[in-house]
Amino acid sequence: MSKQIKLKEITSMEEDFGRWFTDICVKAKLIDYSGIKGFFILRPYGYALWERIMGELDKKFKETSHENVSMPLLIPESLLQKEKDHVEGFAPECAWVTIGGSEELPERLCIRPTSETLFCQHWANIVSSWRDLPCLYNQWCSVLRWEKTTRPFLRGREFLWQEGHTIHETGEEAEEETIRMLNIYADLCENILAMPVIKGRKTDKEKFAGAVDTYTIECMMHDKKALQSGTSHYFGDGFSRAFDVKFQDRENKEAYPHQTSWGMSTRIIGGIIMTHGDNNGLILPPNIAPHQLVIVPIAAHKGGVVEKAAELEKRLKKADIRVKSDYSDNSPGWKFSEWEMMGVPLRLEIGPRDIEENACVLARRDTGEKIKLGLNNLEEEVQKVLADIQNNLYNKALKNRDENSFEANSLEELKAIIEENEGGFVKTMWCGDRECEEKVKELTGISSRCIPFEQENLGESCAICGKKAEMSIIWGLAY
RNA sequence: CCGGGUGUGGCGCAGUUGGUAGCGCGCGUGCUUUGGGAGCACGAUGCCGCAGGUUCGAGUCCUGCCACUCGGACCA
Repeated sequence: MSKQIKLKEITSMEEDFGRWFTDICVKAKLIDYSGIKGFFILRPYGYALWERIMGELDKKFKETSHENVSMPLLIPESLLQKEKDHVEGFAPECAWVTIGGSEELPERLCIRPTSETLFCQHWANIVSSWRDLPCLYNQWCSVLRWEKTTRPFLRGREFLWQEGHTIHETGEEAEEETIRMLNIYADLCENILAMPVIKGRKTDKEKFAGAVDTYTIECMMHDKKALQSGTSHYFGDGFSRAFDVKFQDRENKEAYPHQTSWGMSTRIIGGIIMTHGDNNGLILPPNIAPHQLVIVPIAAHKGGVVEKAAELEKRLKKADIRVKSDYSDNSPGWKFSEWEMMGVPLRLEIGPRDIEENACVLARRDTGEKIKLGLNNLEEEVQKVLADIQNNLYNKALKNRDENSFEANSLEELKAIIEENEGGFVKTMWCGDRECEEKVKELTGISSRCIPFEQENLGESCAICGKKAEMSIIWGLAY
């Protein structure tokens, strides 16, 4: 039908991807800047998005028997230092509280960058028997990491997340838990956020400080860079030993529980933006959109329009569609652009002409297509279109990933592909040596994303050193 | 942390050799409009990022700092 106007307020992603991203964050009213570097304000629309993600995850956590708790904000330095790798990993980006009231504190307190240490300390107090296990805990909170470079959603000094922490009788049980939670993240990404994921294990170089194994889901963004969208860690009994968490097992012997932790943060919102957004703004998959459909009344002053709009709103809400009506006195064109910028999947226009025909106009955010629609089966039709948008967004993202996924048999080839394509995923065989990984990083600037669960045999030798290959691995530029 | 860019009404910007802070949009009120960012009229809004310094006088010159932004390094 009519042409889409170009919104000058948003820098095009071809011109400058970074600016395009921050423009959307601001123009879609997701965030505002606070006065302190790296601290962002989540505005109602941004928070609504996070609330929906929380709702989806929290439901799944509870279905799998997890309980929510709340841990302190502050960690005494001595507690943080009990696990060597962990403190080395986090110390460089800790912020410290040194004064309480007007008194200098006897020991400085770290503002939590993550809460493994607090959970361990607590468990040491309350766990004594195998009957106390497993402990399946989660907390929704914010954490603080003093990052040097900050960007909305992708890297804040303070960010909202959930951190799950569990302890189990056996390593097998803990490993199962680690994978179970990774799968919950993957399901959220694929089914709700329409983001295809690659599941895999991090290399020793890339894994979490103090973990035995770190598992990850990796998504590809519009600019062909990878975003680690959720992680799940298996700790073995290392933390338990360091923090003296012990229990008496079924044979009446002293044992150390095996531990996991897993997290997903508001960073995933950055992922949604960079997976689905376009040059007119945000595009939200219907399954996560705070408003799935916005009703824009046309010539609302004319008789019957407001009443009709209200009637349709009521009908659609009854059918469990999340509807927003815009009765503001902005012009229709202004509203169209505004809600497009905000990424609402569907717009319903209703005006005097439609009322005469017992119809309305539906406009899709993903394709720009306008559909004239009779009102009789409105609810069903809207459901159908929403489902189609959800599918379309997933398929588009998958296509982008497939078109930018490659295989390489040598370091030169790997480098050439990444340079020529300006990003993407490249799969190679790998011997498993850290040296090879570091060599790739040094020579090409790219890092390993993961050792995918879905292993492939692309040859017998490591693409970097030529020695015998042990596994396939995926490389890429990362956020 | 290194390098580039930017800070002036809410937003985008202009501001000459230093001499009374301006424009557009938005905002408020009223009327007319309404199917892709509507029109007219009247009106309100400024620690010129912050702190020092030079000067009779600083948005403008000097020093330091802060924030935003892009790229790089670093990063679980």
